Amino acid sequence: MPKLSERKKQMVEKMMRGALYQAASSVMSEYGWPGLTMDRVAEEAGVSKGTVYNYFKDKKELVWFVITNLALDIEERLKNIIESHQSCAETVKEIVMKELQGRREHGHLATAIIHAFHEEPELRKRMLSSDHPFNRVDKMIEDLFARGMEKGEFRKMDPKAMQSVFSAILMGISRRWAGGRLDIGTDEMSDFIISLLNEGIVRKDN
Amino acid sequence: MPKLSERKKQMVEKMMRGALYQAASSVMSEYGWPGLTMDRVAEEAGVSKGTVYNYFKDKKELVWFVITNLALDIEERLKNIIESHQSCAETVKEIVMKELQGRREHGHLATAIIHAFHEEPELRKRMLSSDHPFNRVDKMIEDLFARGMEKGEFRKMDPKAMQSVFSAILMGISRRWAGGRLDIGTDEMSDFIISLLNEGIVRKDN
Amino acid sequence: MPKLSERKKQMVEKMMRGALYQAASSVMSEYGWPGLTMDRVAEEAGVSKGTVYNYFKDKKELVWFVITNLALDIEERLKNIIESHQSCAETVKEIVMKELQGRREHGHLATAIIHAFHEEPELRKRMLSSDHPFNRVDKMIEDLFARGMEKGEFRKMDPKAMQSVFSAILMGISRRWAGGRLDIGTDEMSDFIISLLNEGIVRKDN
Amino acid sequence: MPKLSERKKQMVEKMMRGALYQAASSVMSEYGWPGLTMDRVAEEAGVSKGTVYNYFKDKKELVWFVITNLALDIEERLKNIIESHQSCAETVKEIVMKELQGRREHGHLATAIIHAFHEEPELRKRMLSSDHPFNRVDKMIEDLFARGMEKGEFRKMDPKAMQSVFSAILMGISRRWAGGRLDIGTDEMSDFIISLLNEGIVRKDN
DNA sequence: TATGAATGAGATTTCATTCAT
DNA sequence: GATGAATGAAATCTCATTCAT
Repeated sequence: MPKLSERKKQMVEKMMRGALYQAASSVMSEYGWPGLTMDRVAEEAGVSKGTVYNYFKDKKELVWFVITNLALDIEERLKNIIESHQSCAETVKEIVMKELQGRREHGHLATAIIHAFHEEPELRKRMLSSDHPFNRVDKMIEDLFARGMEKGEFRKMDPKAMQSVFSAILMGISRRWAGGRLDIGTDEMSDFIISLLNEGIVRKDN
Repeated sequence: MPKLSERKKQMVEKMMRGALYQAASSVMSEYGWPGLTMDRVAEEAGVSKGTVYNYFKDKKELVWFVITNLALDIEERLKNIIESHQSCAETVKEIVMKELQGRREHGHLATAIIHAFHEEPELRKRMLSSDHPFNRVDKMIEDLFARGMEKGEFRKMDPKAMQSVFSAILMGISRRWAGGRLDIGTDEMSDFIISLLNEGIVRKDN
Repeated sequence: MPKLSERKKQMVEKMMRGALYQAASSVMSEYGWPGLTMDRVAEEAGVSKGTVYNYFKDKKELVWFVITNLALDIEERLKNIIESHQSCAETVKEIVMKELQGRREHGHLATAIIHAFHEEPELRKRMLSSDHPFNRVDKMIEDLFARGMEKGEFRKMDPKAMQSVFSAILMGISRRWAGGRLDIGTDEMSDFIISLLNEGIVRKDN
Repeated sequence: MPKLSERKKQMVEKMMRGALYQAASSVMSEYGWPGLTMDRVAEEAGVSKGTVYNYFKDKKELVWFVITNLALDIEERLKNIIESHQSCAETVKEIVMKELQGRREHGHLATAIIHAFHEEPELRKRMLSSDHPFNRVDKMIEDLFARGMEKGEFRKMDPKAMQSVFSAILMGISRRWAGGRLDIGTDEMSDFIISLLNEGIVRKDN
């Protein structure tokens, strides 16, 4: 029965790629993007360098997998937040709080990924394909704003522009924390961003 | 008259450093931060590798010079804008328009510099010193918001937080353009950001 | 049985380091200390440059290994000589003969090592640690003289001073041979040194 | 009258070479042999690098000049000592004291020169030519021992062998001092060497 | 003749990738 | 499939030497 062994093989493969994802993330967090060497990943994962190459054709493949997985994590978190709220305004509020919190904790990782992305033209090109998780994350946020407008919670505007600005804020603040250039607390910053968005994008009835 | 030759020498030195700055910027724009090799800079500038080392002690020095010069350019632009307006709100408006425009043109460079900054601990340390042009730029924006509050143009808030968010927006949008992930025009984006800020931070009298 | 493969690996490692030691010695003999480049060592050993770095972290490590091995060789020879004699005077005699012979054959190497030692502050520091083979060699000779004094074979003197002079003679003569500046035979030179140690140079009238 | 300007030119040349000798010695003392760069010599001498090349064809020429001059200094010192004594034994005694003293003070310089000499095969070859000051120094010492034998002050032996050993001792002890491996004082060491030469090390019972 | 900017060969070191076992 | 030793391209930096001014 070849199917069983086939399934088993696939499972092993999946687990191995997962383990290597963990290892690569960990190395990136600790050493940053330029410190992400195949040796370190292999050692962190407890396998040999050759093994890494058995599961990933080259370094780019590995990095791509890491980026994608990270985006999937974010996508998952977002989905949960979105599904558990009725009000779009409330949803945005919670995204700000949770994401700022989460990214502050993994600041270096996010930064490292940005580096990777900007560094490798090939990665950049692949990222532009519309069904990448990163793009889906962007789309989810865009849709959230669009929905808010339809429901009358937000005033009319270009949802794509709004999403870009929103993401820029989250990313920029995270990076400032990671770089030690900002000593405002997470809560204060959340409150501030939310108040900015509220009084800026919420329609005022009177 | 030794002064003449002395001045001449200094001019030559200045021109050479300027040329190397141009070359390094150009290489960074094209190849990104990790593609910034001394060989490429030398070739782009049309001199030999050794010559680069005659003007910059090592790679860090060169990168530092590039970063600083870029920041000086920005500082200069900002100062001009600030000095030519009475209203803080108007000033902010023009900063958004001009900076988005300017950074859009040098998008890759800005991104590359961010990488350099996050990558080299030594650069990071030097950058945190408060009188670096980059910090002065931040300070100028922070002061602008503070002044706006005093004058009653803006509502009360933490000017430091506001500056962080403002800079994050400009930087993030520039990066999206540079990465080809945003196809909204400069004018539209300016307008959107300004409207967001206006209705968000401007005090409403009634 | 993992031990087998482990042992095999260690053997391979040992052999490779041995081969690189041979190669480095050979290069040093031919080109002197500053001619000891990693490229030459790799080529002489018939491996690639990268391989050398797989076995020695950097050049200093390699040089250190070479120095230490040479010193171990000398230590071994000395120990054998010392153990096989009763009389200290006889021991000294044989050391002179054997060492002059041995060093004459590896003259350039010894010289090159002296250079390495004087040139690299780090090597110097490590060498001053008291349990390095080179220091043990010095100590063995010092002890030999001290023992000779206790037994009444030698007259009283500072054994450390005596060892320094003794080593200086052996080293200096080797260097002269290596430099082609001395055309006296090994046997004659041995005899002369021994007679000098025995009687001094001043004629005693009686 | 071309002769005058000719003489003047030669004087300038001589002074310049002398100044460069001083500069090179000074640099060698401070930085050791591998630190002897043309830049440092030029700066120490207060002239430009190009000027150094106007007086010395290349680095080897400069080093050769330095070595030769140093040997001339030693030759001068030796000649003075030899001429001012009747007894050969006394002369040897004073040479030991003076040379140990002098070399201890310029220990690093002597060491550096040894490096230079062993490093450059060409220098080595030129040094073997019999009328080099270094060889004349050796010859003077050899003659001193030969004369001592004729006069009956020293017992019969090969004067060349004796000179080799004598020089080896002086050089070896200097090097040990320079390397920080010997903490016996100059006077004690002089006394010890002289007593060794006088009587040897073996105890004579009678 | 003096200068010193420019040169480029050459040294050390890193690390992605291959391949024999 | 796993291993990890071997590889060599590529990067940074030094410094003897040349040559236009």
